[in-house]
Amino acid sequence: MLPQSFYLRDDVVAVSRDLLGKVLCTDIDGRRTSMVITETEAYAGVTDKASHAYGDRRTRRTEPMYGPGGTAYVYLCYGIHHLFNVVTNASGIPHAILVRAGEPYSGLPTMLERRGKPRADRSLLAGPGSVARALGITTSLTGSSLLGGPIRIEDHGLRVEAACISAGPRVGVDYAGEDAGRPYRFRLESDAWVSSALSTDSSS
DNA sequence: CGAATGATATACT
DNA sequence: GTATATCATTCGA
Repeated sequence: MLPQSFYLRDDVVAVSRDLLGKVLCTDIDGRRTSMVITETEAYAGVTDKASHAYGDRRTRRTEPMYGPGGTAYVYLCYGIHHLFNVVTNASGIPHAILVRAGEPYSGLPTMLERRGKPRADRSLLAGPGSVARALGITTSLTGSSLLGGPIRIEDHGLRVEAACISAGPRVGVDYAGEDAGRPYRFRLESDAWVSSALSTDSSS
């Protein structure tokens, strides 16, 4: 599995890019599931207006983000969706990476069962809420370590070419001013298993 | 395109 | 301590 030094780097965007192609494994409910990470989004804490930690807002909720790199930050959004984030950087710096999409790697039947799907389709692991649900990740796992806990990230030797990585600004960050142009989102272009919810802005 | 859904943050008594 | 607005989304019409 990835060493803690992988997460402790101070460039959350670089870590975010490096997470592509890594395998996210969970041992939950006595069953093991895993997927290849195909889409991530960096949240540069204090700098990012979309982050819960923007403006250095430290609360009980965001506490895991202030922990050391290699910590899981899971949070319930819209009352239904569990969003899984990887905390990076040293303690006290609330950087995190949201895993937005993945490709099934192992434990497919379990993932299908959790998602209530008869067979795999693109939507199985497309979107942060779907990813967490398929892997069985819930908010009870927030603050747990990625270095030996029920959630782990491993390097299975999958090589990702830089040319296959699409980096772009996140959607809906017009208000972020100079931060709007920052490539916070990364995904594997050549992969069919990326999130389809890329068109957040519906200005037609 | 619009509703669902519940914990958290913030403000107020 | 109680109340209301907010939300890094998803699914169904």
